[in-house]
Amino acid sequence: MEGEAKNTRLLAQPLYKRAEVEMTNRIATGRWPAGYQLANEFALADEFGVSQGTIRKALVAMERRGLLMRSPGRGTMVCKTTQEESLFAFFRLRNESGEMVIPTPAREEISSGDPTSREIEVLGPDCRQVIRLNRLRQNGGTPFVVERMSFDVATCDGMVEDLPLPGSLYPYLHERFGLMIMTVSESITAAVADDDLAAALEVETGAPLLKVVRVARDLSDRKVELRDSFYRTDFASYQIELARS
Amino acid sequence: MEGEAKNTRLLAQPLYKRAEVEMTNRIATGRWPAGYQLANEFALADEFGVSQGTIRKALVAMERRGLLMRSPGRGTMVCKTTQEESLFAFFRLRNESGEMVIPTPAREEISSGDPTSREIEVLGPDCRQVIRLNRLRQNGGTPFVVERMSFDVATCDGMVEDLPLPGSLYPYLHERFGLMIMTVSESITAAVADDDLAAALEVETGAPLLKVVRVARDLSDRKVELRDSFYRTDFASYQIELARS
DNA sequence: AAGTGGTCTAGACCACCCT
DNA sequence: GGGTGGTCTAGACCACTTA
Repeated sequence: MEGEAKNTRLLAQPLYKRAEVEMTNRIATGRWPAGYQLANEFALADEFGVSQGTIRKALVAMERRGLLMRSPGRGTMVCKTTQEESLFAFFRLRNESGEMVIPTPAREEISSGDPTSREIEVLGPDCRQVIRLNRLRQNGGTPFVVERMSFDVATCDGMVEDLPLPGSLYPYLHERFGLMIMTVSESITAAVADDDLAAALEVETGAPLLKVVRVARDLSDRKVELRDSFYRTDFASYQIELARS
Repeated sequence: MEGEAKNTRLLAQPLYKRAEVEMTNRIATGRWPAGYQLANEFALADEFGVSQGTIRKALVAMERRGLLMRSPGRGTMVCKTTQEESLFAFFRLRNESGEMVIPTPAREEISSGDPTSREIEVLGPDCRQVIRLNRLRQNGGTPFVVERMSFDVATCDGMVEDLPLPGSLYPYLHERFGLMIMTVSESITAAVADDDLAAALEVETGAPLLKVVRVARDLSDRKVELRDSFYRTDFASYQIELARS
């Protein structure tokens, strides 16, 4: 810790940040799979050559990010993202009582092709070919949302052969391609149903729909998914909590 | 710190939490106004009878909540919520480039009356009378959003005489009534413009609008505002970032 | 030059969980 | 009873800001 730390401390991230990045990578790469029980704070501190207080600062930050679960007596574990939790991690639609609306997959089509200029803008100029996934989901037998997703074929080559894809896509992306979705940006507008959407969602042409454009980013903040979703909002709404600042 | 702490520690909040609550109150009551320079960590620790590390934990948490600004050499200050910042703290509408859309007030009407059952449901059963504020805001001369707000007259008695109200309502609520809005819950659906909305927003009847129902809560988590907003989304959209978990 | 917060360490006691 | 994280303390060095 002596000279080495002093030299690098000026140039690089603080020690707790470096520990956080390294431990995050171990989760992302599967070396620490979901449910994995971490060594205790002193052992980790020893491994990283820092003190227990420093490693704790990294662990607490990762707990706040939702990557770890900590509790006295039991220790620290990697969050087990069940299928359900993961499906709904970014799913903001709730009914009037605030209960989650469960969308079950109904139809899906997958194809690949040349990227549009919009897809290149999001997925990056290196994108040579895209995979497009179209899905219809329903709730209790009623069509609910049409989703149109685009991925760079370079990041998830082989997806077209994996049909039918699982209902929750993000755990699949993680296990199959090592893509761990960490943040999504959503842009919400009001739209009217065109003939295609009206037919799929079983509403009248011109009916109001919620249009949600999503850009999803992975652990290294690379944009990996572009998704347009069209929701009926006659029995559910997009709900969000905003805190000051 | 000796016996006293040992006795209370089992019954009450941790010391850093109690310090955080007390300091938050000082900000809410105006004893520590915006821009106020706090004493340094050792002085605060002394005042609260805890160590510097404990007071720091409270300060860092408050910084994360957006109440304080800290920087080495300069010290810790209460965030100065400028008119602009505060107006936009919960304002999620952005144009295609991600730039804030500035809504300027155009028309406003205020009235009071008996609460509806919906208003009672949100503002609480003790609500005897409500103040209703209707506003039209525009962007660059184009009507942009209709806002219909309800408050319990008990929490902001006298608002009806304060016309014209300032463009950013939340700093006004803080200074005038000590109401500090900390969190808002928003529920977003697609709607179509009825004749009234169409006339106000200068769109055709039946045009798609974003309907945002907001419930705003103060520092003590009391629901103090119910607001229905109807946005045109032809030149802006509701944008939000979601992080994992 | 003096003072601040940012980082890091070391060590203590506690409540909680498991066996 | 042994081990874990939660809390709290005390003290150190650093970079940064301000004067």
